[in-house]
Amino acid sequence: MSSTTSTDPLFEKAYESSSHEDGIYAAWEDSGFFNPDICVEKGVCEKDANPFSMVLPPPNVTGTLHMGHAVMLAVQDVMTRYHRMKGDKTLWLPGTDHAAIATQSKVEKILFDTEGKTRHDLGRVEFLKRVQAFAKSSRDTIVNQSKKMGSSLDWSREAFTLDDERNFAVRTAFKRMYDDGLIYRGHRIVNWDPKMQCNVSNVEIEYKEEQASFYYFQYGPFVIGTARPETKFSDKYVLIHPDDERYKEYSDGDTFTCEWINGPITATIIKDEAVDPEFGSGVMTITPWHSEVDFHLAEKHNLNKEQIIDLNGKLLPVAGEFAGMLISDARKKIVEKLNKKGLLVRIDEEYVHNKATNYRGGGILEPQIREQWFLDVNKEFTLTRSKIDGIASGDMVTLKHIMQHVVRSNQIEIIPSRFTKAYFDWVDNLRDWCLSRQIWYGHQIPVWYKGDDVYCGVNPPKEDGWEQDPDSLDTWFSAGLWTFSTLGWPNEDAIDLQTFHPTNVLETGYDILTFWVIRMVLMGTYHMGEVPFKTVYLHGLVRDEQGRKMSKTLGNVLDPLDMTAKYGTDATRLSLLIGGTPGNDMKLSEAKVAGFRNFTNKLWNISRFVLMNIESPSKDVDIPTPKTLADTWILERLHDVFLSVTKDIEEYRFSAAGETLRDFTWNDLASWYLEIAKIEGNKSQLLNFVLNTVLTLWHPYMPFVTEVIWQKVYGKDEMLMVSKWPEFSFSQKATGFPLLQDVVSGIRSLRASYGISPSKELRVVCVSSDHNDLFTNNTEMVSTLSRLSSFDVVSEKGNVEGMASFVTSGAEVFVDLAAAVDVDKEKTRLEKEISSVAPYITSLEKKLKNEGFLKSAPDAVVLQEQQKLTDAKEKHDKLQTQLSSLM
RNA sequence: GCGCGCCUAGCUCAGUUGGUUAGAGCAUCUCGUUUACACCGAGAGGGUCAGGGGUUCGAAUCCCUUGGCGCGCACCA
Repeated sequence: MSSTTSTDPLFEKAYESSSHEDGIYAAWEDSGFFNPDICVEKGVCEKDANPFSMVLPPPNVTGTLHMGHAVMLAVQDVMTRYHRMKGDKTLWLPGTDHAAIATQSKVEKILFDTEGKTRHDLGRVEFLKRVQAFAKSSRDTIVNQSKKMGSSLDWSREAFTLDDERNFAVRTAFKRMYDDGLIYRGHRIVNWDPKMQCNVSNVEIEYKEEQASFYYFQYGPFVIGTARPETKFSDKYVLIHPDDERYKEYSDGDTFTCEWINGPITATIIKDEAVDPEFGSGVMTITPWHSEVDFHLAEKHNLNKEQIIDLNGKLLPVAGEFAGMLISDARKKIVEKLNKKGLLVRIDEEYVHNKATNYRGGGILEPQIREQWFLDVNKEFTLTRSKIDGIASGDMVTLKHIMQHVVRSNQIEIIPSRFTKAYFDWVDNLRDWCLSRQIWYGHQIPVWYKGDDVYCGVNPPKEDGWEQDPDSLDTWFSAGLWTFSTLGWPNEDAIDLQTFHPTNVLETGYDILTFWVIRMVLMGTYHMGEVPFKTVYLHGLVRDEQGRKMSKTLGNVLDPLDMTAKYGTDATRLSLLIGGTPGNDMKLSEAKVAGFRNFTNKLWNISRFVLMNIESPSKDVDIPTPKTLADTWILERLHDVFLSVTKDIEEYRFSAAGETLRDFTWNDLASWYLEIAKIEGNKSQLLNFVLNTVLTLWHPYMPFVTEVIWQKVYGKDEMLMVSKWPEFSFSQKATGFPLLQDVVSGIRSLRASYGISPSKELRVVCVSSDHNDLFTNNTEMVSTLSRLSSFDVVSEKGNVEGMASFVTSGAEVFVDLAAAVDVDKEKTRLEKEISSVAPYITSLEKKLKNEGFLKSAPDAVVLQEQQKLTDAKEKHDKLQTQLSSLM
């Protein structure tokens, strides 16, 4: 446990995340600085500062947060905190999504499991109350979890896709699109879920592979193949490819009569190229009411359409004796009957096909023709007001065209760029969007009927006698408005809307590109006349150690809250931010989180040590003038790190920025510089400056531990979260420092390979002609770090007999291992060194003799290679000399 | 069927427009003087960059190809 001595400025020897995090988050919240207005008011950012805005992809109110949410929160919080510290007017806007079907089906399940009731038992009003209560409690959980992750979201602007403001936005949006003639009502084939009693859009289908029987039946002169005999009752069209030689005797339009399931039937032959002669028997019958492809074929050839299956998945009277049966029950019996009639030719049991299911709830989807509301994406209309480059106000456009245009013209950039292709694949093939859903939970369609009259309006018609359409809207309709419905729209004058729209970045998982991102582009460009965001950053999915999706049934779920409780939020965030690249899935293990917990503690202890060596810490300390080579070196490194971290964050390379920082913090700062500081002493100002800068750079990644340290040092009134991102310049170079590092490492390595105790002090002779001053000036540093009794710097090697040696660029180092030196071992060691340098020299020489290289390579590269060769040769010669002296 | 991605150290992954003898973390092995830290320190071993071909002075990186894995879309009578 922690020790508490008065000399420890931070009291605890090990950082204990759980005792700090809640208090720190509360302090952030109380400060109000998550809200950009307060930042302006309190002078944290300028009134006319650049805005930086981002909406949080609203989690569904169906449950709790998982690792996918955690990675999203971590990445977005890094951006938000970085921009806030940079002085931008920064808004990260939270909210939740009512997730219509998902939430309703979840509550229906709970209702049925606990009370054995259906929603119809409760009725619409009572049922919706239950859903709302569920959504409310789910929302509370989500908010608390988001806070636990340290998310600096502006809770004062929190929105819900189904609250009053968003409902008003939805009605307004629907009305505008209706008036533009883009929303229409019509009979189309939809994906009907008999279980949910609702249709779903194409993107909501989840295909599941299934092995099933594929039946071949005699159908007049033909053999037809089908996996679905139960739909075949009224099939009376036979389709054949026009070029199929096997059936060339038949012509388009020919009819014949044959025996079928419930007696004789008259069928018509249709020739169409849609038929694949290779599949099955090359002959097919069609069922326009229950197949999208068949529906379009029927439309094309103007064929009759007849419903066979009702909305509950039961057969209709057309099925005769099978009427009223469920599909699953009827199928076998129908096959049996056809078999008895001698019409069953054979059954292929190995048939594998994709079964369409509802990805929310898993019901098996049955295509049905229904009257629904659609959004026409191919219809031309006049875009009244446009701020989009390349599309002027008043231009005739289609929604699809705008969606293609804004990405093609780079007004929206997708990161990683390969997803641009997925975007176009989807947009180019976009079909009309079915907007209506036959569920209760959601935005009710703002359309009213009276007799044959239809009224669409933001508000109900004033007169009596109108009845509202009972259907609700696809949840993605309201989600599509999210970037602007959360900023005050449809009030065009809303200050938030004018300040923060378009948003800068939309950060989300790549799996949501087609569902949501595309809908926001559609809605944003149409309603706002501008892109909803300038950049789309897509992160990968979080998987388990074996690369499997995390799921409750597999029991491989890592709960972010378990991780934060055990290892701290900072460690959890780091494990999600470092070690992956955008758009690629990452495997997460508990060991990885634990590793970053260790780093969190390292930073904590670095700070503890540094603070013991600062006289009176100041948060505003200026960059000091370096007094030693090491000082120059650490400032040079710090400056490089600051530049590259800043650039990496700006360019969305979050992992790279984190790795650079970790490498600097652990290796350069802790392992080298702090050890030197112990020797050189008297570095108050420099250590103060380095500590401040390091804590600041780390803050977006590890907000808690950095803030805890900051406030312990500078008081509760100071807040790192709103301190300024570093801005300093440093142009000095610590040229010789890496050479000193090489010498120290070389001595340590020799010591280890000879098994000499670290406590044994050694005598070293350093032969250098060019770097005498460097070594002389740093004798104490080298001696202490390598544990030497003497470090003699000479330009000519004297008597070094019996000493082990190594070569580094610029110096030959001889280490007196006293009696420990084993001549044979030393020879072997040097020979091994030589044998690794020799082929290197050969390859460099070959390269430098190659005329093609000399002619084509840039001068800088050639010079670089020449230098390498010179160095390698020098090293080789010295090693050779050392070796021969042992002979 | 079309498209996309991946294959780099035992494991998890970096490697930006081609230009150090290909890197990191974890794991492994050896040794632990030094009170910031054993959630630590020092050192070490470990890779034909999936296979084959090509372009180039030069390829982990670009092109073609084969194989394995994953994903998306389409088909699914």
